[in-house]
Amino acid sequence: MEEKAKRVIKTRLEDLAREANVSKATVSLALNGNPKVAAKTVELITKLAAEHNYTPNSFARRLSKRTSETVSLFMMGKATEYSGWLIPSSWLFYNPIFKGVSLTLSEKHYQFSFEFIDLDGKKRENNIISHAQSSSADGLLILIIDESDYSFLESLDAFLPIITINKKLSDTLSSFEIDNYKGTFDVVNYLATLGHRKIAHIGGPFHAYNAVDRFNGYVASLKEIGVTFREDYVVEGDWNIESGKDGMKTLLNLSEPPTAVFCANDHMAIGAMEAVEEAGLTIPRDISLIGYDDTEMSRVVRPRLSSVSQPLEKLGRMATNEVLRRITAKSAPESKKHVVLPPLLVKRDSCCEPSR
Amino acid sequence: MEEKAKRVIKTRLEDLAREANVSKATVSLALNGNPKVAAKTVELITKLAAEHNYTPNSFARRLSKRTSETVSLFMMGKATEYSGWLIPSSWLFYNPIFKGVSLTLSEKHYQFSFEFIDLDGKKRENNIISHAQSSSADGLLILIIDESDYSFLESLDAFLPIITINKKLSDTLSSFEIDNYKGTFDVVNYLATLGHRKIAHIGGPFHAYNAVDRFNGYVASLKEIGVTFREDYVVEGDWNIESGKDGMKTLLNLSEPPTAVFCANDHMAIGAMEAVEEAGLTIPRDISLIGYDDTEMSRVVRPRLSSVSQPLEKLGRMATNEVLRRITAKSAPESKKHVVLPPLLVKRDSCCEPSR
DNA sequence: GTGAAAGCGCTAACAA
DNA sequence: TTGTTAGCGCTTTCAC
Repeated sequence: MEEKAKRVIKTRLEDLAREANVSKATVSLALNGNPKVAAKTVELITKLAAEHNYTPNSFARRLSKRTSETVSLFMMGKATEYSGWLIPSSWLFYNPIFKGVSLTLSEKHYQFSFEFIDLDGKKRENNIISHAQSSSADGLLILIIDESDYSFLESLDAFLPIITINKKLSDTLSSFEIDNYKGTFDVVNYLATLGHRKIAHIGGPFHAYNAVDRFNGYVASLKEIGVTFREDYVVEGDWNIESGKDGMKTLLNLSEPPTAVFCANDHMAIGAMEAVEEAGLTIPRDISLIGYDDTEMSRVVRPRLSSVSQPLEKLGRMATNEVLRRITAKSAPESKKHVVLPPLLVKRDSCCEPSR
Repeated sequence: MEEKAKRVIKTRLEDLAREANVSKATVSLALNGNPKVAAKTVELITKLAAEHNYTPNSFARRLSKRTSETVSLFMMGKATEYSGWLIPSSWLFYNPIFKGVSLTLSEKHYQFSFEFIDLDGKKRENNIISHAQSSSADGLLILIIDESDYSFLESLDAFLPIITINKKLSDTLSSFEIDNYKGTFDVVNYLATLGHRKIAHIGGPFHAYNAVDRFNGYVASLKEIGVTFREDYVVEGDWNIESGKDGMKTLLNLSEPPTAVFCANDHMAIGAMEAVEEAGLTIPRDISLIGYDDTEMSRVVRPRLSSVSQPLEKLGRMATNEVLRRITAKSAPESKKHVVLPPLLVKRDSCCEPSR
């Protein structure tokens, strides 16, 4: 049992036990706050533990407790878009969610594991299940970004707490999302209040849930303010700057171009700004422009871009607290939670009354 | 041994062994590619493993092998600046490093653990050591961002492979960095070539290593091009937009304002742009401006910001490969690596000849 | 209140 | 080539 100079020497439970003249069991119980241990013993042991800078071997603890103290956040997408810690910048949208999840988890001493599920792989179902297994998470957070069939999650939920973020899948799976309808209505209505009637939309890719949700919101809002929907006022982008630029070019080439355009995210709005600029027009005088997500970039471009801010960090925190609650609860509660948070329109300098 | 409906049922090594009619040991060896196992047995076992979607319990494996298959990336800073996955946006600089590290690690099936060390805590040394212990990493990547005393790392390196990123600490600790001198020389020289002699500098906080390195580079380059250094042409920022704005205001109020200013990062350059704009001046006509880091923002502002691009992802990959090499090597090699990568000046629209 | 002992799932000598 | 056995460091009944 001689310790050679292998690795950094770590004090183990056993070492503390020997020094305190008690058994390993007692040390373990003491450190885990079991009330049956004598106050004096607890005191001695905590003192020793502090002195030796003791931290339990987490692998041993997890193996023994058969929990991983980990919750996984799943996100779907094309494998090519994902690169370890980094997602494409047009997805910056997600960062605050990560932040909320990760902070909440670390406060509760849980691990955060981020899993990327390849959309292209046909067997997303197996993918999720096997990832869930191998990461051996105690709970799952699933970021829903498309319109696929996720019904298999419901049976899984019986064994492993599952929460969906961004979309409510069914009554039986708890969900946390932000109100895309309110967000889009607020922008369309704001534009209408300024006097715009020719309001176009550069949307995200139509396989993306947020994109169709915002598009639907746009259509519904138009109706609400009494403007008839025109198909040529809608173009589909892919969330990236370049696609916004292309979309705006298309719109500008119309015989009757719009006086305002609502983009489904800031990146596309910024691309749109470039197109307007290149066409020799001015924002907002010739075209009013509005984005979505309220990213840092919207404050940095000129004119400053109006946008819709979403309480994403809060969304992440709330969803995480809910999985944690489910994990520690003995059994799955009957009542599932469905939370919808409101976004907020942020007015900057990219909109004004129409000049035509 | 009945399995109640607790958690998702996972196949274990033992299950495979029973089915294959061999011992656990054989299964383990087969799955780990030990050449001594008969080809037929290997085939059978791999087939079974695939059928059962077997993945080893990583906690058990790590406990047994006494490795964590984890490498930690340490970064220092004020605790208030850090929030789980997110670092302040002015630190976006680091993202590509993370990307390189994280990608390389996941290719090699290693875990990535990111540790934030509080600069304010006086005992950074204990901090690093205890973090290293509790995360039980097999190797350490340390991002050096300040000028403190890190000599204690050298003794640690005997037990745990350590690589520093961003700065060479000593001959005995392998390091990977990007040439700040070349980067700054390229910008100063470019400005001089355009005809500028009044070249100011908005630097990062002077406790930050990159900031002083770039400042020194600025001073040295000035000398090289035969321009005398003026103290009033240097202002200290804190990497953030606002500080760049303040810095530029100070510069603009000088009796003899500069015709060009070199900012130590893009964020401050963008703040500087705002100040110029508010002063009713135009970039680059009245003031040439240049940033550092070549972030996405530099392409989005108007005029497009010239900047210095750094091969940070490559830096991260190279450093990671080196720790991995050290981890798998039996003993610490005598020869330490010291790599210095060159940055690249990216010319956009924010610089021209001086008008005065 | 405390200790003994079994066990979590896997790896690795050493035998066979 | 394969099996036996003994841990890895911790938690957790169950006796005492």
